[in-house]
Amino acid sequence: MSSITIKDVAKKAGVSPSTVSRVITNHPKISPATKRKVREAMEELGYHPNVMAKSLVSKSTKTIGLVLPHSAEDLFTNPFFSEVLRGMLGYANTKQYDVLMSSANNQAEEMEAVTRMVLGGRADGIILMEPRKEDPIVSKLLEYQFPFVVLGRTLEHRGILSVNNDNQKAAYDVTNHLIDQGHQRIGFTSGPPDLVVSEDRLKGYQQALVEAGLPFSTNWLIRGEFLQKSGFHAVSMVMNQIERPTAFVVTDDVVAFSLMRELVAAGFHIPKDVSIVGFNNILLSEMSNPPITTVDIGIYQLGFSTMQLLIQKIQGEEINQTEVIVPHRLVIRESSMK
Amino acid sequence: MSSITIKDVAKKAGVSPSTVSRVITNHPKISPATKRKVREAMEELGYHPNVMAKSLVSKSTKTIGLVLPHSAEDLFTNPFFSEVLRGMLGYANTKQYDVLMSSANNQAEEMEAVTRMVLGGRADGIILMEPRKEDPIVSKLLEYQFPFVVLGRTLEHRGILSVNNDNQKAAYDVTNHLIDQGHQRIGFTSGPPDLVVSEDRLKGYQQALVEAGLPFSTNWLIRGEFLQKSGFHAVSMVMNQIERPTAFVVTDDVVAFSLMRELVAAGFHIPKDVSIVGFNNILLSEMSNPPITTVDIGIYQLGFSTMQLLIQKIQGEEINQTEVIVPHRLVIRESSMK
DNA sequence: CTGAAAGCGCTAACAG
DNA sequence: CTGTTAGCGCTTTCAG
Repeated sequence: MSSITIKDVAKKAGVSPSTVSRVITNHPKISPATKRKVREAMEELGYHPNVMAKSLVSKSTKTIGLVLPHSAEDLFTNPFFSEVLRGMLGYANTKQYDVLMSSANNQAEEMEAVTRMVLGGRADGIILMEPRKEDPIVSKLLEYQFPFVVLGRTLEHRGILSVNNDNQKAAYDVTNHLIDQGHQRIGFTSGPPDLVVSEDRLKGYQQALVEAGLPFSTNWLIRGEFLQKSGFHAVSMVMNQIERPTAFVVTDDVVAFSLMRELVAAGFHIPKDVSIVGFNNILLSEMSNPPITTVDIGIYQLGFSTMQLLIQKIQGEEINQTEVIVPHRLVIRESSMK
Repeated sequence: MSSITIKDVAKKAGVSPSTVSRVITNHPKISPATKRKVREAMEELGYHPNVMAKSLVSKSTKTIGLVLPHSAEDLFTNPFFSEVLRGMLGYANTKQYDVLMSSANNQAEEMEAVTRMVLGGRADGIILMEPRKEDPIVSKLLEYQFPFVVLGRTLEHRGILSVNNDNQKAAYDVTNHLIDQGHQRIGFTSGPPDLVVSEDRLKGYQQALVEAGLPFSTNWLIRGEFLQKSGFHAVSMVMNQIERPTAFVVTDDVVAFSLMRELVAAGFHIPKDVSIVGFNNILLSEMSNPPITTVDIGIYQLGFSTMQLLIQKIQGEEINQTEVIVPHRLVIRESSMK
């Protein structure tokens, strides 16, 4: 790995190392003549600055750390992740930032990874995905006063930078869509209970029911994990009731798809017997049969905005909005149209 | 960002900086007593080594660069990517390596990203995904003698490290499965033409036909991109022939899913009228209706092995196999069972 | 406008 | 076993 340093260039160009450095950093007061000379020397020698050395002195790495939740397996199987990552990289690329990912197997490793990035000076800022309700990493980052943005929402800390959907409103909207279709008994399939997003969506759903004067029953709740594990069981428990739901709000398209399958297997027709609405608008929801009504939460935009907010923060730009809300949009398809 | 350096620790522990360094690197000849003292000092001060400084002198970054093809959009929409990434991170994590991703919008940026990682000393090794048939990046990396592993296969260079499936055999196997089912006219839906994998699978498919004495016709070929863009048109062109295929080998589950949809929309029943087999065994293929017969190519394993091979190479371990082949496995489902 | 010198935080001989 | 010294490659005062 060629180790052409700034010194080599200096020698070749007949100037001092500091002058070469000035050329690199585009220092204003440098004569065009030497600038050219140095540039030529760099070109000929195939010089490339050593990023580590530069970072060491400048304290800036041009790198964003991405902290994946330690139970990342779920995350990865969901197309949500790819798409949000694509959004992040999309923006980072425009600002010449790279993204450093480190995975962990448990909470301790996760914390260690963060510490390495922060105290180790490996990243200029950090993106936290899907923080838990009371995430120790958030506290730590605040303590260190390290730039970070949360993708999602945390509860306790006010004023931290975050990018999110209005999940409560989104759930409210989609539930109202079902109500508009004449449904009176609407079930709900939840996501992981320790995530704030799950709670927000549940609230929105309940709010819509309350406002419409419709009943809410825990008998119509299906826990997402339960459905994934033992679909048949989960579905039959809910659907064998006399007062069973005629529609479901499902907090994730992948889960909605599973639920639909189970319902069909149990002899229900979608949407004639049961309507389904999901969240995320992934490819699957569009391609499934019937196509699934869903809330498009702007996944790419979510990633893009998160990166943007973080880089703005790092570069000391003024931030007029600590909490960015990416708009959602109802995508109505067959699964909810009787 | 607390800047507790090795010096601070040294002072606190009443030793010299080098001794602290020795404790960190677990130098053998160090007395248990001072070791303990230093450890305590580190603990109390909350010391964490500066990764940049360490890298600068040790020439090792504990980072693997992941170069995404500049047309990464396709890649990201395919669950393949997440899963392979998960495999990579899975192994990297066990060896305390992080993964640095940089995206690019065009070939020039792509090359620049690589250069930055290599000459800039940002990574110890590089993983190349889906290299083109004659990828200039491969040449460059070879020129620099920089450790890298190709996920997939390149044509020209012999002896470079790579992890791959036996795609030809896989296509051969799955085609034979269709032949065993009695199909005489078997169509093929291809992937991006400039990827080696596409070519390999086409070859395997043709080989199976030839060996079985079955006809091969370009009239039964559908180009994947074409299908994605104008599905109806693509399908009707092939299916309006009198001698139309009764089965299709499709080089990707996502595409297989689309094809199936189009066929159904055109009035064909799967698998009664037309059988479908795909590649990758993603969630979609299992959940679709009917479930799609597919080749499980061990995506996670692909990512895992790639990372493993690269890290072995970097750490100077002996490599007994420059070309790792991850086994594939036929997963037979309804879409190919009349 | 440019050079010399100091130092970022760490490791690695070389002496003790 | 441990301290001293000299850099890794770069930026950045401080003098010219």
